[in-house]
Amino acid sequence: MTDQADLTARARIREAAVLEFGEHGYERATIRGIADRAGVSSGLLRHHFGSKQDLRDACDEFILQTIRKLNADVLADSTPGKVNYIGTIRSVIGPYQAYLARSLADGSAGLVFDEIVKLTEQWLVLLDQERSDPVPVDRRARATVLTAMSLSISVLHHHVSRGLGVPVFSEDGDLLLAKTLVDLYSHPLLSLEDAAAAQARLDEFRAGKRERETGTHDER
Amino acid sequence: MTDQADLTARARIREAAVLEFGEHGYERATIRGIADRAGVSSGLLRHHFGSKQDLRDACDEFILQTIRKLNADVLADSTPGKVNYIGTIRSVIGPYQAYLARSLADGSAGLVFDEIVKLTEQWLVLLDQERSDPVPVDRRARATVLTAMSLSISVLHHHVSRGLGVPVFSEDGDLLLAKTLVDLYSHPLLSLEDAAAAQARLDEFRAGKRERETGTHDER
DNA sequence: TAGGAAGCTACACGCGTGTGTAGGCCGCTG
DNA sequence: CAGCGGCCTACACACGCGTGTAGCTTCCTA
Repeated sequence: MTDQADLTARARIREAAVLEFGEHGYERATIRGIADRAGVSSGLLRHHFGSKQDLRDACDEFILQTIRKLNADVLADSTPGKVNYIGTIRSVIGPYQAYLARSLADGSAGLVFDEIVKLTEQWLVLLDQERSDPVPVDRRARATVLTAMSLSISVLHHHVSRGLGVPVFSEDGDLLLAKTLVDLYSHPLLSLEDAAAAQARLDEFRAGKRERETGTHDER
Repeated sequence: MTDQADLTARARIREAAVLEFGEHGYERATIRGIADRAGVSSGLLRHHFGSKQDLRDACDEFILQTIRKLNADVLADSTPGKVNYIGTIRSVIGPYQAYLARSLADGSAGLVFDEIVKLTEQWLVLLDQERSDPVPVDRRARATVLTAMSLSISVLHHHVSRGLGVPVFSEDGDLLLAKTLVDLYSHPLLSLEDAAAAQARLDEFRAGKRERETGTHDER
C-alpha cells in the first residue's frame, strides 16, 4: 500500500477524489469530503483544480493515462493465451475500479472504453486468422460488444458478486470468474446451424424492413 | 404511445419519476422536475409517496413487477431458438431502459438482476443437456456471468452505440446487435484445448493458493 | 535582503434542494 | 344539508452544497 503522505498535495487530492467519486458517485461526493480525505482545505482544491467538474475531468484524464500505459504493456509482451485481459486490468486499476465502473456506466469514460475496444480489435485479428467461415459482421462491432461484455463484470460487480457468492474483486472471486469465463468462452451458446438460421432470418427481416422503408407509402 | 393523461395522478407521478430518474439519474433528478413532468404539484408527490427515496423504491417495485410479468410470458411460450431474450426485454421495457440501466449500474436493482439470472439458468439447463464434456463450474455462476454480459449492452449503451455507429436502442442498432451476438455466441473465443489448459492452470494456481493459506507461516 | 509568486487556510455568500405545514376543493355518506 | 376524509396546491423553512474572497505562510530568485 503506497502511503499517500509522500505525494504532492495536488496528487493527493486527485487520489482522494477518485476514491470518493468511486465510493459515493460524482453527485454525492462533496468537495469538503474529498478535501478531508486528502488532508487539505477545501479551498486548496479549488486552487489546484478550478471546479468540481474540472476535478472530475482531471480524474478521468488520470485514469485514461493509466489504462493507456497498461494497454501498452499488454501489447508489448503479448503472450497468447492470456485470455483474461480484463482481469489484469482490474488488478492493476485496483482501487480505481469503482470510479471506472461508475464512469463507464454514466457514459463519461468514452475514451477509456474505446481504448479497450482497440485492444480487443487487435486480439480479434489474431482470432479471425484461424477462422474458416466468413465473418458476417464488422470487426469493430464485435470488438465493441465483446468489450462491453467484459467490462460488465466490473460495472455490475455488485450483482455478479452476489450471484457468484464471493466478491468478484477478491482473489477467490477472480479465480471463480476466470474458470467461468474460460468455460463460457470455449463453449458456443449457439450451434453453427442455429446461428446460420438466425442470421438468415435477420437478413430477411432487414430486407423486408428496407422494402418497407422505400415503399410507396411513407409514414408521417 | 399511451398518453399519460388518462392515468391516475399517482401512476402519472411514478411514470414521470422513472423517466426523470432514467434521464438524469437519481441525484440530479428533482422532486419539482418530476412533479412538473407529471403535471402535478410537488406537494402531491410527497402526499402519495413519502420521500424521494420512497418514490424511488416504488419505481423499483414497478420495474420489478414489469420484468416478472415479462419473464412469465417468456417462460410460457418458450420457443427454442429465441436467443436474444435480452432484446425482447429491451423492447418491452422500452422507455424504462435508462432507469433500469442506471439502477443496475449502481447496484440497486438486485431483484431484477436475480430474476433474469433465474431465467438464464433455466435456459442453461436445456443447453447443458446437449453438452458432452463435464461442466467445471456451477450453473448459477455461469448464468450470473451470462446475465451480466447480456445486460452490459443496455448498461453501457452509450459506448456500444458509439462503437457500432448506430444507437443500440434503434431498430437498426437492434438488428446489427443481433447479428453480432449470433456470431459471437456461435463461435468460441477459445479452443477446447486452450480452455482445458487454462482450467488446469487455474486449478493448479488454486491448489497452490490453498497450500499457501494453510501453510506454516501466515502473513500478518 | 526585498519582493513576489505559489501553496494553502478560514470564512462567508447564495442558491437549489428535500422536506414540512396550512389550507382549499371535491365527492361521498349520515 | 352538514360533515368529513380523500386529493391537491401554495408557500415557507432549513440545510448542504459549490463557489467566491481575503489573507497568511513558505520558498525561490534577482
